[in-house]
Amino acid sequence: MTNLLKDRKISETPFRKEVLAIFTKYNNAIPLSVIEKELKEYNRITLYRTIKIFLEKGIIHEITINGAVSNYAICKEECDTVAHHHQHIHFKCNRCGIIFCVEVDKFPTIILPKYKIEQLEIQAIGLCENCNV
Amino acid sequence: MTNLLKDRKISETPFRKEVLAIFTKYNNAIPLSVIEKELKEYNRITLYRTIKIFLEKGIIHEITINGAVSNYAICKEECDTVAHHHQHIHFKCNRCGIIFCVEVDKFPTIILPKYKIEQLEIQAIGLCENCNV
DNA sequence: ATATTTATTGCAACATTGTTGCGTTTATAA
DNA sequence: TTATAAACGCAACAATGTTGCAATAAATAT
Repeated sequence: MTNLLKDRKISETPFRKEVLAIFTKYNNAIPLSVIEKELKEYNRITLYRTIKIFLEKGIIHEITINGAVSNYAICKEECDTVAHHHQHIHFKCNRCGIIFCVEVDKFPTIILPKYKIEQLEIQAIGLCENCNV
Repeated sequence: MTNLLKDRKISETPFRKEVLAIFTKYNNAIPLSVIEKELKEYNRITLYRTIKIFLEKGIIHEITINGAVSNYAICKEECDTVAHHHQHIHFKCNRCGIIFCVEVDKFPTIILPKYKIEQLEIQAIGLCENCNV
């Protein structure tokens, strides 16, 4: 793992390193409540600010499905300060509730005459690998 | 316009009729703040409860893009108490900020081996008809 | 049409989620 | 090692959403 914090030119603090470690530990998107439980020393405000700067710097991305609580996941693609460039879909399992970022062979293209599409976000809801038995 | 309230077997009250009229007046999705301004007599709690029951009964659907404030729009397709069945995409304009439900010729299909997809929600962000000049 | 039942409304109070100013502490760069 | 800039954490606030309950209005049965 390269140093995401130094790469994005933000200070490397123990708190940020710990949050980052929690993200890398999980293979799926997680809500703030999970981070809270994993943190040794939890501070609500610092966590909000950490999430905010991670989003701005393209370290993580936010996933909100059906207005439920937001989940966050590490950006595996080359995201930066300017924009996110994801080519995966967000999958929410109806049974276990976990949200996954899933790579897809051919990411669909949508053409809307007269509109200009700059970004596409695809959310699928159903049963994940583990629950689809 | 058929009587959505009686169809879904919920009481027809002045408040609900007014909220419904506001939804039909707009051709795009709207946030609570817009409904608030349009209502003659606004009550926060009643509005929350109205939105909640409209969602449950498949009268409206919720759209949340990038974790921003939720918008709501009338369900034009045959949605019911059990599930929503939309075949349109949700488009958010980066310039005017309006969220539209846009019909699309061929709604994409996504195949994820091992996963079972029950619902697909597609969100596009860019420039709408009016702003794409 | 009216009485009875059932659902909705709106208030107060509370719960959750997110933000801001500011003094203190820590990380980075000179 | 010191100076500078950034992050932290507290208090206080702001916004958003929920619940119990009594009053009221709508739907149903008479």
